[in-house]
Amino acid sequence: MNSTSTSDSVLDEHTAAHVAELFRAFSDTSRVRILFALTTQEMNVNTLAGLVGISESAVSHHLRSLRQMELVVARREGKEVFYRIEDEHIISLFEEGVKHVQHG
Amino acid sequence: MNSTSTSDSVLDEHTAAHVAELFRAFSDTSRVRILFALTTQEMNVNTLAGLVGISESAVSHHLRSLRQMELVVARREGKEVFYRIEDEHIISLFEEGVKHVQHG
DNA sequence: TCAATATATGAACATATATTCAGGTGTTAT
DNA sequence: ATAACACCTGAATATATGTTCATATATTGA
Repeated sequence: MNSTSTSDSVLDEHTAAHVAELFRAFSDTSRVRILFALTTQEMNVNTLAGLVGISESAVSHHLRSLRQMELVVARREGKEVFYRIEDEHIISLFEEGVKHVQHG
Repeated sequence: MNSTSTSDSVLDEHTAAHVAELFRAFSDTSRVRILFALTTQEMNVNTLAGLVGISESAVSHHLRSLRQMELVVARREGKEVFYRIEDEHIISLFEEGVKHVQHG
């Protein structure tokens, strides 16, 4: 018997697709900047647009997909909508990537 | 003075682009399956193609981009070329993503 | 040298994705 | 009710990306 059978090396396509989808959320420059901002504190759309330097519409599109993946949570306060990252595990996963680039 | 100034919330575009690029390497189903296989052991192109279920050409294209990002390292042994992931930090970053999907 | 095997590459194509634009929804104040 | 503000949405477009196909390169054995 081998200590490492080939089946141990295979990740089923369904799981792999979900893993890819998760990382894809972090695979765009604007989204990285949005998420980085949200790791520090809750923010509304207008502030994020200002910080990242893209239109509120573009930010809103990104936040929608992040919401659909349940990576961010929205909270309305009057006219404004504040977004935050709820899952600490997601925050640390994301921050690991940032750290690796900032070297490491 | 505020304990959290807005500039703390901004990741410069250049760094963000690199972070995005890193995560983009993990953002495709086939690449996820290739990388998962390589986290368990060194493998050649033909074996990877068999495990992942795509052509050797497609695998080779993926490996090229992973090589260019220095996420995998190639080692030739006769006709075959074996690939592996050298950076333990990359392995753990990737595995964190897999774990998150497999829940948690 | 020639054939066989393993991998790499470039071009082409089809699909996915980010952004913009125009307009729509929801909330507050007058 | 209306205006102003904050955000959302769908369509359109431009660009990026994954795979295939044909062909090229590299290594080995006959």
